[in-house]
Amino acid sequence: MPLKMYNTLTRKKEEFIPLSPPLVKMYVCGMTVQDRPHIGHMRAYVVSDIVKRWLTYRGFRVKHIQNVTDIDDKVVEKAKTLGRDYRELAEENAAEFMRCSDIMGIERADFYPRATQHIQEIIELVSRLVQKGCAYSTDTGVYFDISRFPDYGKLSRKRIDDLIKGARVQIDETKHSPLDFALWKRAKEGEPFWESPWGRGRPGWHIECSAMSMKHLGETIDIHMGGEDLIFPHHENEIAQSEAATGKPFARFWLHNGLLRLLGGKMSKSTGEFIPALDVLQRFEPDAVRLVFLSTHYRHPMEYSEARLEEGEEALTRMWECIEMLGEKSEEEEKTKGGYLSDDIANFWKDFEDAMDDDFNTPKAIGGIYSLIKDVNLNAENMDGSTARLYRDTLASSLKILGMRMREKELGVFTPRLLDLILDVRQKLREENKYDLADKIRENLSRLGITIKDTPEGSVWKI
RNA sequence: GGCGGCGUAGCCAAGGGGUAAGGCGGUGGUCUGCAAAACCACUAUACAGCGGUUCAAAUCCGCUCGCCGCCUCCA
Repeated sequence: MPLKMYNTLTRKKEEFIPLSPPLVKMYVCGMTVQDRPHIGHMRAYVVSDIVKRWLTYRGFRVKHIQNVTDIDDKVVEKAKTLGRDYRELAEENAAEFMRCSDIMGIERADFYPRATQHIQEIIELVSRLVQKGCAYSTDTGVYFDISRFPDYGKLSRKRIDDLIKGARVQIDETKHSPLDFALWKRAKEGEPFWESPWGRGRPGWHIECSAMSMKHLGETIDIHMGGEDLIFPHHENEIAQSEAATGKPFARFWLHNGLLRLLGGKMSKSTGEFIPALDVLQRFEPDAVRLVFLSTHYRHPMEYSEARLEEGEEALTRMWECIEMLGEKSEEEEKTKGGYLSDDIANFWKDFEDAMDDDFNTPKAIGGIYSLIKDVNLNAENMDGSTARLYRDTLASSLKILGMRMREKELGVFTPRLLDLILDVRQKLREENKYDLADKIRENLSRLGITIKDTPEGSVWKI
């Protein structure tokens, strides 16, 4: 089964073949850092992480560039409101983003270009558009002339007439069409600026992505990703300005993730209704957050729910415990020639790969993992060591492909011998029917992160 | 108003012409001093509603209702 992905440009699932295999050039629309990263951003970047990991699994070599838009209207505005230097604000939020991204186990991009470090490239691109007659300069800035790009609207499937009719944009009198968008904005008093052929100013919102994508990946790339709220106008405008400048396709596959909703509405920086990613990641196991994200198809909208995050933690624990159980079993001596179930594993991989190849169907792939766990538990009794090892490796690598890690056990102040000692004493208490004390010990250890399980074979501790 | 998407059990969620994956919860059970965990079994005659096409529809078509996104900054 070929690898297929849904391309917003064609509104179809298409077989993915990069321009120059095995290289895949992937540009992920990063954050505009006027505010803290919220949990919705994390969903987007977990999605891009999955795409990258799967492509890598399939033998491609992914060159991944993710921008940081550290200068634009919003950054300037926010810095002004806070009375802070915009650079300081931008770097602070960018740093928090990187921190969250690392906590989520999102693989780092090859490079995170910043708009402020590509002013020269941006100016060159704008000049190119002006020279080609696709852009014009006015008192307020330089604008892209959409009438010079007949394909305008091809990504968002919008008709120019409809856009003009429904326009809620305040009209800048100097623009030829209300839909023309800024490539370069003249600086007002007190605003940050760079020198340019059109006077002191700063880049418009969309141009930095075109300039940085072209600089780091070339004029035509394989995959361009982002949230579905970016389809219009951001990505539409990127296409217009890039293709008008180069005459070549800007990106071959456009992938967009569904948004994370809060109370039925969109989570966004503009409404102020958002949950900072760091808060969530400090309260919930990051891999559980990832598991919950991956339990809904990436193109579907998803409701933020703490109940689901809790469920996710439990589900993840169950996966971990199954793998740990298999790990212990695989150490055992081979006493029986228990069922060697390689067919099961082969079928599991086939289903897993088919699901992932079909537009990254992670919910289906995860469903397969749960089924395999059920199978394992059903057959655990009469499984020999090598079979257990096979299942363990299968489960562990499937989780790894999805970007989830194994549980790290931290004993903290305890040592195994100390815990054994405590359990010994507690066992004495139990034998003397001093259950209140024994229960107290169990309860207190639980608060310290040590779980005691009283099984027929005796008590065991777990972290 | 224009364009697009979605509506599957109490909840979450795959599937998307051939007879409903999976998870959570719930119920019953195994185990247990109790508990927790884990495990086992059961848990949708049915896919928003109404029509149509078909031997066959949750899946295709039409209409209706509801929700959401974009059209303004946003992952």
